[in-house]
Amino acid sequence: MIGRCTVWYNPLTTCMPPALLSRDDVVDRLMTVFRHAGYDGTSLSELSQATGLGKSSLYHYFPDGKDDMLLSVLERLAAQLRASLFEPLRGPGTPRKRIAAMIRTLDTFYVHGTEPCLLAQIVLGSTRGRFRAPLRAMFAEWMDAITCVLVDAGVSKTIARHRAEDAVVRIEGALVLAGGVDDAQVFTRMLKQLSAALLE
Amino acid sequence: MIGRCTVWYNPLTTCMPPALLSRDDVVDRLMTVFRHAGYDGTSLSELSQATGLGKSSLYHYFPDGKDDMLLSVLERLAAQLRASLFEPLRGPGTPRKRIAAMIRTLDTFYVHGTEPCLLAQIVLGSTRGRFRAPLRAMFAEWMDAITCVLVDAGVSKTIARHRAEDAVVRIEGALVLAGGVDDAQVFTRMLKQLSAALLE
DNA sequence: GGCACACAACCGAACGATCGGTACATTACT
DNA sequence: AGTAATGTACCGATCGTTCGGTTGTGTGCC
Repeated sequence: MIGRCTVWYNPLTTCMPPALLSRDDVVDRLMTVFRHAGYDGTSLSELSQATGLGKSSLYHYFPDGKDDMLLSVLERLAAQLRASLFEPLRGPGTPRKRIAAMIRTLDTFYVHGTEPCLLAQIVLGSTRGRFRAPLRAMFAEWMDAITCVLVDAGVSKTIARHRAEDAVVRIEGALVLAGGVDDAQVFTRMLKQLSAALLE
Repeated sequence: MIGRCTVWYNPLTTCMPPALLSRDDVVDRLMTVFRHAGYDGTSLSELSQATGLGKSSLYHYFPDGKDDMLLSVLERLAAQLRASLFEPLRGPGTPRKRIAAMIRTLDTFYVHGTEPCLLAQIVLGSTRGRFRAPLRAMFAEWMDAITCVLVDAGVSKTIARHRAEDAVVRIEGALVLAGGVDDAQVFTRMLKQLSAALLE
């Protein structure tokens, strides 16, 4: 457990009532900061404030510093996506229902298009090279899962792969444009037509 | 004119043969840096090196500092897009040819999907709020131009607007995904089917 | 033409602040 | 007692910014 359960816990930096933070909780908080500001726009002070942990504590759990923190965040994101998005896409249920589930998950994950995508955040930014591998893996796994559900729906593998790519393209693009014109409905509109676009 | 035409011009920092740099040239160089690293990932030292101007000289032309520089870059980008993308979309020629021209322009502008989009770069990043207005305007103008050409092609205004939004979504998304999986063909594939998707 | 002056263009050096990161002693828990 | 967790104090580097000054060019006056 990270964080001591005492009333005077970290009185200077914490912005929350005393609580026990699991490592995953800490990584989640790091994730929200990175998600909004990217790697370059995030400072250790902000990460310290967001987690309620001092800098030395952060370095205790992430010995390799900021890179280590973002890498842990990406690992956790991969696990989250796998559990809530990729596996349900392959899992039981009719293809139509599985796709509907993905769309619901995306809607909550990106809070109806108001929250940015961490993946896109890292793809851009000056550190892309250092995190290329996990990014690539996540995008690939995502497209593979969509391909799978489309094949189950009777779509040929080639076309399925093509449509999966187009789906991810639209999701990422809609998030960018929604942020650019300050209109989250760009995202929700896209989600609404996504199922039809995939299954034709 | 910026830059004196002498052999010993800026011998320490310049990375180019002596030349006269117009203000637009300087802004162009700033643009390429911002485009690749975003606002947060770009330092004044890099901007200084990229332009061949000392840091203090940059403040001579952009008195309000880094924000001023990015704002000038966005203004220039708006002018460039207007001249090479938006106006041709409205201008003479059949709708089909105008769309083909846009696709060619996009292909060169993003160098077949290998170069990132400055707009997306600013939409993400911690400074989005400060540059919201010009971003919004550029995206809106872009979608308006596409809407215009589709209306000229006989598409109803409502559907045209919808398809224009979808086109920008795909372009931005394809750039993100192309960077994410390190495969520029994601972008070129999308470009290839864009004309058909717009005109159906 | 020669000269003084204003001003744009540009520079090196330095500013205070903050960056990411470290050393080490202390505290808390087992 | 021993180890994990944390706070304090610091490091050198770099951040964005400002300062003071130099160089070159054009302008008006004699």
